[in-house]
Amino acid sequence: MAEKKAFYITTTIPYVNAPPHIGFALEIVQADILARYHALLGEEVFFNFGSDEHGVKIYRKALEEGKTPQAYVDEYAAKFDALKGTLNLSYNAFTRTTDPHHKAAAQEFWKRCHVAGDIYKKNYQIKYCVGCELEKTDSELVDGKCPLHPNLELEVIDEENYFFKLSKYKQPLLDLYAAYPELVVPDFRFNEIKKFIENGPEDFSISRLKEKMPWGVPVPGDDSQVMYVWFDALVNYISTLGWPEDEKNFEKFWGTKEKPNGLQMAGKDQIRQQAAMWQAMLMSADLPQTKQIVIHGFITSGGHKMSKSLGNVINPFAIVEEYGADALRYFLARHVHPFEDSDFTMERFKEVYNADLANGLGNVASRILTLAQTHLPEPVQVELVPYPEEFTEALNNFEINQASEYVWGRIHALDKKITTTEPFKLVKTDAEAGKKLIVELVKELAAIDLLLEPLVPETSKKIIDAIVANKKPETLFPRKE
RNA sequence: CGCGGGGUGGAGGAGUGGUACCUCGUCAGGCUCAUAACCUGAAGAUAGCCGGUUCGAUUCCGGCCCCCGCAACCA
Repeated sequence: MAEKKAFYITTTIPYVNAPPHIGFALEIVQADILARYHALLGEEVFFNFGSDEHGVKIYRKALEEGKTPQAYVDEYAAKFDALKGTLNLSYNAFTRTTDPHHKAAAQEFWKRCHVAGDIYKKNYQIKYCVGCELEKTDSELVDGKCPLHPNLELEVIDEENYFFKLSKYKQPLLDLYAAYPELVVPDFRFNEIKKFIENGPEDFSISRLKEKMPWGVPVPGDDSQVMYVWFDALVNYISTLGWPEDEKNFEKFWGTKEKPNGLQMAGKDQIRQQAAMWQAMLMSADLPQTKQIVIHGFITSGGHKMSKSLGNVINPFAIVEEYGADALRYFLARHVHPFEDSDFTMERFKEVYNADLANGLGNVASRILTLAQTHLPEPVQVELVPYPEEFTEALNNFEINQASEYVWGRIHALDKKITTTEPFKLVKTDAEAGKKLIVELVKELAAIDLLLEPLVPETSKKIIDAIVANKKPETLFPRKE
């Protein structure tokens, strides 16, 4: 028997200094839909999620709240892992960067980059605004001062840090981009990173002085430094597979140099880290590249980026509480563009919920199963039908909205079929023909249900259970006024 | 000339080198199996503006105007 095809997918791992918001939900739901889809195709799926738990911001926040950093990240990691239940996710690994195995993997990764000659120490100057208690880059400054505290002089702090030779990888990265024209999806994001690299990337700092900021993975061979959070966090994509010890699992899912197999989902603010830094790091450590990086857009609310100060932050937990996980999953799948920014308002959400879920899917299931329960003596034998090309093609291109649109097109067609063929009349005049027609309708509902499974797994299960029991289900999506 | 995204009927959104699609809303019919639901039809868009390529542009190219990200929280 041929071995199952291995499918690896990972999201970026969220930084745990704030509760999960709708943006995380988007990325993880997209990933979950793809993971479930590939599992249904019969592939062996490894789906990674996790939490990024080191760094100065977390360190300070923990101290502010009077907690140890570990207690602080434990609390937040649990909140993110709770998304699994809330959104009905199928990930099989939750990688915490404070996990001992992950830390050891990050250190091994560091050593390999070091052996490759890509890590060096140099003096690093940072400008520090005491008013903000933050480092400031030149691009943030206005007239050489912090725009928020123009009356304060910036402090210049000299620190010796380790650097990664990203500059060395300019040509190798450009070669990589040329060799793998589908490395980054969509194209316009790929162009963005190509241009960035063509302009000559600079080496970046990958460590911090421990004395100043102890909350990080210790740098191998130097007690005075800890890794900069980015370096350690990126390694999670492979530490989750048991790298470096479990070579077999690693190769199976992350692939080989000849045939990379890792699929990464990331937001548009992550292009540099994922498509440049991480790829260069993999080259340096002599490991296979990522096969593909899918960059999604942001969710805006009322036309603006969500922010606490604007008060337009959408809380995914509250939505699930009121409408259920599938309702949110559906919205994110169908009404959020897979690559571009999309707007999310509660008004819009409710409108879509009523139109597509209550009046659409929920109602049509109700219509058909009522007919079946009333007129058919026994459950319809449903058969598995292969996924139609229109659906698979969309999902293979990560166009989850198109795939969903296709499914809802079938739902509308089914409503139409009931109205035009009038089975409810036919059973009265010709019982046999009427029953035959109802069986047909149930079969089409079952076929649609199969397509619904990756998108709205809970609803899909309710419908198939109802078909098997030949019983009208409880109201799937009650109308909301 | 810092980088990138966008401007599609009243509203919100897809899509595309060749009759412009969907949802909501409006108007008029139909149906009764269904979650005051569903089906049909109608009104409503000179596709931001101006040029170019083309037999043909909403779609490709150039210019202009406007909106939104690119500091923090943060995908």
